[in-house]
Amino acid sequence: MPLSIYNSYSRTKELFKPITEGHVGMYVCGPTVSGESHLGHARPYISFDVVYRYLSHLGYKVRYVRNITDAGHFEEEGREAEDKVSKKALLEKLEPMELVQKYTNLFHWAMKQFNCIEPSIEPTATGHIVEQINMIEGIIAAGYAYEVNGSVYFDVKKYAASHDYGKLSGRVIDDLLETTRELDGQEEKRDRADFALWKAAPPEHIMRWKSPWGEGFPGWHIECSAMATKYLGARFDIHGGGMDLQFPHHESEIAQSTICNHQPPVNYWMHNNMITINGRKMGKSYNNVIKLTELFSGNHPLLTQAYHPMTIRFFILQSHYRSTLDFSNEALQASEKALKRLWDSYENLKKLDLPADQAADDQELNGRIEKLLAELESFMDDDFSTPKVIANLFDMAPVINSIKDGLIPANAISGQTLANLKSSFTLYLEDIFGLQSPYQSDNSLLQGVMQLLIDIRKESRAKKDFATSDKIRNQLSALGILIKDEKDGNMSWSLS
RNA sequence: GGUCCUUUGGCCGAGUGGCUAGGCAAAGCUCUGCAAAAGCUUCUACAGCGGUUCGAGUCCGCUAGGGACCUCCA
Repeated sequence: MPLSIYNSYSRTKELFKPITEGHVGMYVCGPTVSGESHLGHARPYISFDVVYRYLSHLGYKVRYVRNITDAGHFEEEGREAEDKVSKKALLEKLEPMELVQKYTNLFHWAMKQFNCIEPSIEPTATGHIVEQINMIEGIIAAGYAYEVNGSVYFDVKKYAASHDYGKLSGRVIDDLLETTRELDGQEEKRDRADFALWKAAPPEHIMRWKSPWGEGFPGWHIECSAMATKYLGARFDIHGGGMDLQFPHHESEIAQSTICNHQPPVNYWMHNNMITINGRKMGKSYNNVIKLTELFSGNHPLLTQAYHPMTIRFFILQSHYRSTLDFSNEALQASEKALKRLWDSYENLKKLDLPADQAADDQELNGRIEKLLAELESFMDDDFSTPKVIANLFDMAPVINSIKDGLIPANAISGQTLANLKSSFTLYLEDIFGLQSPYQSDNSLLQGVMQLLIDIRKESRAKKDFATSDKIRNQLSALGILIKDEKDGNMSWSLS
């Protein structure tokens, strides 16, 4: 079954066909490392991590490029031009690159917590100043940019005359141009819709580079165009990012790259929707962000507890990437429990065993399982419908648990089906969804201690000394360690 | 103001016009020394109004609520 992807550019699902057979070039807008990442930022990186993993599973060799924006951006016209990064650096009395390094490290740490695979290339904006300058020169040479007082702007009106500016973001160019006339005459830009490719740096600006137009720094949009072109070519397969980047960022990227490279840069535009909180987008300007470090530690007024990175990953995958997802403690707690139940079932599954040539005793059940398994790939092929995959896995969990508890005889399903179950659960949970055990990592010392306590408890129960057995269980429970009595007289434990 | 999206059971959240999404919570039962876990069962919703259709949560229109983008923003 072929993969189809919802293309923001055409606003329809399209069959995915890579430019180069067997290969996929994917660019995803990365973080601006002038501050800590929050929950909202986690969504694209987790969503596209799954896209990356799934494309790889399909056999594609994927080059995944995700940038680090470490140059900061100037504020919009009408206000003093200032570099976000250097401004904060001054306040914190840090070297700009020191600050950038700190938040880059923190970002990488968070990605590791989420078990996101590192991109193939993670280019930085500051490391590609030359490429950006070259690209700007190309745009000027083509006649689509102009220089004013050491700054360079893209001529949107001229571009729009012969190109479809606004198509990606559903913008009407005339509306964009119309607002121009309301502006005061002090603008350097010819038109309000124009955007900066290069900004002259005021004297106090710390980050600055020499350019043909004087000392300055690159505009925001040009870095992605320059780096994507360098590593993925003039035209590549997939460009991803948050919906809020559609305009002006991605729209501008299309314009710049199209002029410079004489063709539209991207075949499939993918945009993830926002994470909301009380129905509102989580964002700095709304003052409602929960940083990832706060989420992991529970240290935030809106949080009633800490959340495991895998809980958050699962929470995000339980909804479709193009839907808004509302944060709440209740929703996250529901995800936490759900993930644990599914993971427990997966652990149970791994312990089941049947001869490979075992025939199925219950054809109906066996057929149902096979059908649920077969659907998994078609769900993913349908624009990465992770919630449906999860729903099917949950449909199989009771069967697995019942076999494990002996409520359903193991040979109800065939050896082949059991093997398929095992490989599918591993494939989807671990390889494609990138999930890991939601329990705290066990260490061997604790393992040994727990085995001792379990042995003692088993002995006391054998002697009907329930006072002792209950004491062990209750005291451990108070410490956050749960002991479960299994049907066969064994005990298992987990950290709550 | 412009453009666009959205409104699903107690909560979260899938839904390609025709059959039970799924999860969490709740209730009952089974299992169990007790508990937890697990299993089984129950809870059948689609903002309102009108229209298209043999048939609509799913298409169209209107009304109401919510939101996003238009400025940095995942």
